[in-house]
Amino acid sequence: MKQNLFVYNTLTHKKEEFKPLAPPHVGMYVCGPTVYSDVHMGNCRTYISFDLIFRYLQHIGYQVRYVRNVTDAGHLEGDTDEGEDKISKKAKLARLEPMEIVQKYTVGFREVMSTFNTLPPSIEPTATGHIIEQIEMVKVILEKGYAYEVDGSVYFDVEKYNSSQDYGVLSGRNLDDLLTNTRALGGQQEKHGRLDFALWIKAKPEHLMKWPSPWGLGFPGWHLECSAMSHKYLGEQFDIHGGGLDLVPTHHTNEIAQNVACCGKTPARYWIHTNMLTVNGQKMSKSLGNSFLPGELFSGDNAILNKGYSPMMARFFMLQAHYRSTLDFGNEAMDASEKGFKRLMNAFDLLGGLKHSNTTDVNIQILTDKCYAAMNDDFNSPVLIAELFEASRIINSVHDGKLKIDATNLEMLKNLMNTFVLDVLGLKNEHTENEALPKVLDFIVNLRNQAKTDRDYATSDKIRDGLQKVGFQLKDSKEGTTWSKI
RNA sequence: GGUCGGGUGGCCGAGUGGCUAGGCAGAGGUCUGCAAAACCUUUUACAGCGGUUCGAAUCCGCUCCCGACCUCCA
Repeated sequence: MKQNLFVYNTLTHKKEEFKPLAPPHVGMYVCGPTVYSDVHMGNCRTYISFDLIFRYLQHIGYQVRYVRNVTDAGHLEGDTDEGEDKISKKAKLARLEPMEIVQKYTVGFREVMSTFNTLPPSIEPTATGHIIEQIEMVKVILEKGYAYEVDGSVYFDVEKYNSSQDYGVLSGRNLDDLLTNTRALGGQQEKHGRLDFALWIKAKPEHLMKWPSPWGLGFPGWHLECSAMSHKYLGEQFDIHGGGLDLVPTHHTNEIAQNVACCGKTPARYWIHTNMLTVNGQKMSKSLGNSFLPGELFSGDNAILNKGYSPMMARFFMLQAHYRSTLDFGNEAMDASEKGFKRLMNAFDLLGGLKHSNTTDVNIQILTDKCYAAMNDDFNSPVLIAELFEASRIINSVHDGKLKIDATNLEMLKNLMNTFVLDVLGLKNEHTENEALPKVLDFIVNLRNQAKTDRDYATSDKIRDGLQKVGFQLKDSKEGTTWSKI
């Protein structure tokens, strides 16, 4: 299936038609988590956004190699030679092996992502598993003259690079502005230029994570792993590189510089950046203390939250905003979204029981075209969801006997809902883990219907109220009684 | 301070020159033993001030406010 997909490219600051280098193959690299602590909901938003992109690319027929790294080597806390490896620091405090911490949070991350129904990437390479590749890349950059060694550390020479390349191409900033506005930090005496960044860092004796290299014992710089691993698994140039918007000015800017210095090519042709999740208008971040964890969202066990919300509901909430817009978290907004989500999924449940007519009042082809148009316009999931609410309205009306649909259109409607709700948006119904439950409920509903037929409303209301209390809502209609989980 | 991005109805959130976004909430109605759900109808907008245009939420200018980045950050 071929679609004319347009994506917003940070590199060119405009929407462009997506044309892969080697169709039907697509290479996509997304900067993954640093596994020294739990991911919060803001982090999750990014990976859910890229899951939507991954799913849609696959749906329209691309074979995607989706690479998302796991940063387990730790990053410096500051751009100084006094910085400390975050993972090592925590390990020493907790008297744990660094890889023990890495394991704990990697497993936790994957569990959370699975709970949100994100598909696993094709490859999840780790930084510690690619030290050799990183060292090789440092060697090449040194050979090409874009780096220099000082006492066991290797730095990237930004000003030299900028003399022949545009260092600020991604962020839109020029070097003079950057030089003017960069604060003078302590401990930078080793660097030739204040914008220079480390490719390889000499390890102090107390460092736990360190590896031998041509420059002595040390560990890779902050940005190198992504350059080395995208290069290894996707080639010198690939289609999509993504990450959070906050990675643009430093991490991705430096990544491009490293790859260009090494290979002479801008690594990715399309740079996709997802916007931040905010709380009361401010970016969610650990340091501001306004972040909460997925588990806290599910349980409601956080001062910010009035109640808990299910994983699918949270996913739906996020997809109701476009990935390039900030999304403000609020209990009121979540409640509104939750009701909408239930409405959508209830309509989805009714789909299987719909009966077709010989005539049709609806044209599902037009609606289908609108859904594709929404997604083709830079993965516009909120507009897609608006169209799916139109589909829900049709489903409910057909169910109520207020609209007619013929067999062809009913088939298209089923296909539309399955495709976009399940495959593309990655939503799923959360009720009925137990297969026997629907049968039991149907049995009880039949008992109640008998009571209703007998005009024994005391009993029928008792059954309805009782089920309401344990979380199931009954809905009477001409077609019969249906139930849904509250 | 510098750079960039925003300010849409009660809340969230689409929309870049003319055509109802959508969800939730509110109002009225249909249906129903009652209720819920569903369906139908419907109120409240484009920060402010100018300008361009036959026509602007949408383009331009100024003002005010907010945020992001500049330091690890999805």
